[in-house]
Amino acid sequence: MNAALAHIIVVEDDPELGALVQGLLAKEGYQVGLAESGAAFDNHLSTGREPDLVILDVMLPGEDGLSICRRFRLQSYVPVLMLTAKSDEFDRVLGLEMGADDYLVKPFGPRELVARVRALIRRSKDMTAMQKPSNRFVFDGFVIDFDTRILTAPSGEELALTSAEFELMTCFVKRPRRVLSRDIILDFVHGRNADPFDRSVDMLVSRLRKKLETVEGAAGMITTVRNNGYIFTAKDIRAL
Amino acid sequence: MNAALAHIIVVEDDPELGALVQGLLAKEGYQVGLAESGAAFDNHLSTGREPDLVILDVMLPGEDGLSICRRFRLQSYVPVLMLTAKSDEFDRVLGLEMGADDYLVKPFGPRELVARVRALIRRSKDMTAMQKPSNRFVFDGFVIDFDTRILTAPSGEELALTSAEFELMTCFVKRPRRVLSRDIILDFVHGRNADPFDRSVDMLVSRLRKKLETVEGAAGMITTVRNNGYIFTAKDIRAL
DNA sequence: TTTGCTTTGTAACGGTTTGTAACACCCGCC
DNA sequence: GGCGGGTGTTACAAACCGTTACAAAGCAAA
Repeated sequence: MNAALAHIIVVEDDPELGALVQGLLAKEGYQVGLAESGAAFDNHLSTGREPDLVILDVMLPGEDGLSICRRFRLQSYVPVLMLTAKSDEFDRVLGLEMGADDYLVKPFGPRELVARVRALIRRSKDMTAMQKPSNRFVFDGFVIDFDTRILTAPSGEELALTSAEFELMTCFVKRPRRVLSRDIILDFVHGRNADPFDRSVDMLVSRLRKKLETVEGAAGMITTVRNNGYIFTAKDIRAL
Repeated sequence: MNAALAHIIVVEDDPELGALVQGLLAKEGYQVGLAESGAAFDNHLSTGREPDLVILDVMLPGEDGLSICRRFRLQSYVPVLMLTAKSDEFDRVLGLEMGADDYLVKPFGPRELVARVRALIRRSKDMTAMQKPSNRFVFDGFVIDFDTRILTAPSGEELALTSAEFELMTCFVKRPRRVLSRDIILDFVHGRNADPFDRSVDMLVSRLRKKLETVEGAAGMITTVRNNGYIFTAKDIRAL
């Protein structure tokens, strides 16, 4: 994202105010789209391009700005600036609870508007720049998310893995197509060394296999290597 | 900045009007500088101290007020109040687009002037006060506000958390995607160390989970990691 | 192929950890 | 004091996972 190309959607039913805001922001180098209602806003969004900021009037005919803000928050973390006519604390607090990032009381000066818009967009840029690299992998249609500790089957169904099973899965995904001895697996899963007759890894593998096999076409991803250990043979393992 | 010491620059070529304005504002406790032209205004600025407000007459010999305003906007966000003699010719939108924050049509009453000046300076103070770091986070449609200690569900409904539950929630939101041992959680929530058989954290988690689960789609945000503790797995956690 | 030893798969059992209902305690407020 | 909400404790149920036991499979030698 480049500040000079930042995209802003203004949801405002008053054409005069909408045009004014659009003009002010356009002069600052922003690309501004106008929507006169919640429905029009949805249309803008469905065109695919995600805006860098949304400016929402609270008072709108039909669905009000608070409701739009709440709905929007469910699908996006793009910053929202609310415009409110009443200096009423009520709207402000409610707006913040709905997830608005900032608010501006009408009538406002252009200086204020521009300053806030700039601040919000800069902060948002800072945030996205700090996003850490993704922690998810796909293989054979499965998605494993190491952050949320959720394994999703190709069908989209979540597999309920226990802690140890998830650790084992992690171990396999991070070392695919390599023979993993029971020692190494046990060390990875529990940080513990194996007694010569420890069968716990076998049990873990057995239980994980059983859960994977409930999924269509997912059998055989874990192959036994006699006298050596196990090997994870999923195809197309790649980071997301 | 203190209102009693607020500094205002008046750009006005008519000495009589300038003195009048200066007198009115000085009586209100403002410190007022006079400039009779754009060049004099620049001199004032170059002395280093940034004013808290600029009052600009539109009609000036030499460079007019609109032009001065536009130039000034390039270097500062200090509020600008425009003075104009002809109400019909003056396009409010044009003035605002040049970056003025408000305007006043001559002739104006002293009360009006003072009221507008006060409003502009207060608004400006409010804005700079707003710059404080935010204390709110969004995740999966929830909004948590650490100041008001309110957790708002995606539906907009407020969740009634007890103080310990809110502390736990805070602990999770501030350390997402990391396994938190019962020790660490107890320390965060109560500043106390855990006895080996302390189950209070388990109870807290259980109670918080139950409240979260009353919300559609909010189940499973807290995952148990056996032998280790708990992990908060909300998908996108973002500061507001 | 048969035999016998080794390794692996997994059902069953049980110790440990976790979930949670019920109760007890504490503390602020009438 | 009595009351009520919040929080810790206890007790028991459920889940988890290691151990054991035995069956099945692999492999080698006869």
